[in-house]
Amino acid sequence: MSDFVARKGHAAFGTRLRRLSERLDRDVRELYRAHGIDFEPSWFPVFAALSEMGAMSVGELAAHMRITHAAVSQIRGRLLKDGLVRVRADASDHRRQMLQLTERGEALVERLQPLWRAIADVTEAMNRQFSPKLLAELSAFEAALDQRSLFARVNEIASRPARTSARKLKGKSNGVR
Amino acid sequence: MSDFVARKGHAAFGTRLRRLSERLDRDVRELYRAHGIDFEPSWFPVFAALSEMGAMSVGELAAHMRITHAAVSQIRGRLLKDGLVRVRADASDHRRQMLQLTERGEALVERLQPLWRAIADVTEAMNRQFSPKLLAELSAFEAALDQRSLFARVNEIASRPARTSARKLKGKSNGVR
DNA sequence: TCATATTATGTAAGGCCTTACATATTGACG
DNA sequence: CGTCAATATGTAAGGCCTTACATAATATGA
Repeated sequence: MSDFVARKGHAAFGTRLRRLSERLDRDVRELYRAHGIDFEPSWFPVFAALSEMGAMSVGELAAHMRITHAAVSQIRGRLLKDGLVRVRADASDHRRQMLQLTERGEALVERLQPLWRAIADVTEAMNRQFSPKLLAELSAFEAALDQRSLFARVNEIASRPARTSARKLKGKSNGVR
Repeated sequence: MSDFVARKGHAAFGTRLRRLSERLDRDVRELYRAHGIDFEPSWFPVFAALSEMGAMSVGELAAHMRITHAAVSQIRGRLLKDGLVRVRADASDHRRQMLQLTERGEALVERLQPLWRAIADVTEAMNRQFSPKLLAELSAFEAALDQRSLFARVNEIASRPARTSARKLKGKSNGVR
């Protein structure tokens, strides 16, 4: 059975990226489980950021990770429930709460460290051997989208132009996210 | 605000891929909307396959797309509800139903064709200019994982070996998916 | 200092998948 | 030919995000 998505090439580029990212997430989750560690792949950037950069608000985490505050807020809820992070009131702004790892959270980081290192080492070795430019080109592609979104680029050449307000188009063409 | 995930490099490779795939899906969904077409990004491979290769069962679609039958089954439910595909009994195997595009489904493909072409053209142009090896290296990376999974590779070097049954490890190391 | 815009967050709903489980057929073979 | 493993699918639950909406607190400016 040939790989239809791969055969579609550039037309299914996004589908392709999603498929690989989910495959990696799956194996990483399986690694945590195999090592008896209760941890989800999506928590990694949160733990790494809090561990390396100290206490931070939901919004700051979202900005560092380049995902929405909603996603971070959901992870926060789960980590609070599990007692892995704790909130500290921000005296200067009562809308925010600084998140920081608890003792248990810090201990978990220590336990995860070797596994994270192993995953990074394997990924680096694989990329070096099979796809030496992948990571750099991923950055280049993202940077290009920062300059001009896919939406804007496609609309420029699509036969039937979008019927969207100028305001919306403008935001789409160079939003900073 | 620097990009923490990008800075993490190989350690956050999967997160990086997911982020880009969702960004692309988002813009593509927005393009459909802007062109007044009620269509979801995940339907693309299904429509393309049924349109190019004719009627197919849920399992066959899943195999071609390299995702689980569960995912295809969910898309099927939605497309049936929307009257975009129809089922035809498979006389030789009553467990299966062949899926095929309805008139409306075919008409939708015709309407989508130019947009799909534009998206593919833009993606190809961007890749040519900013990331000429990306697609090929993505294939190479996937092929490497087919030979030996990330799970197996990491377990080989991880300090505390996984406490998993041999049967499971074997499946993980070279499952064909 | 008060009304208003902006900012920080939480949360519901839904898109995109997966795993796990349940059911209905088929197919293999003793 | 009846029993049992294998196969094809549907579906619930849940992980990973997003958009849209609601609320509370802060910043702004007349």
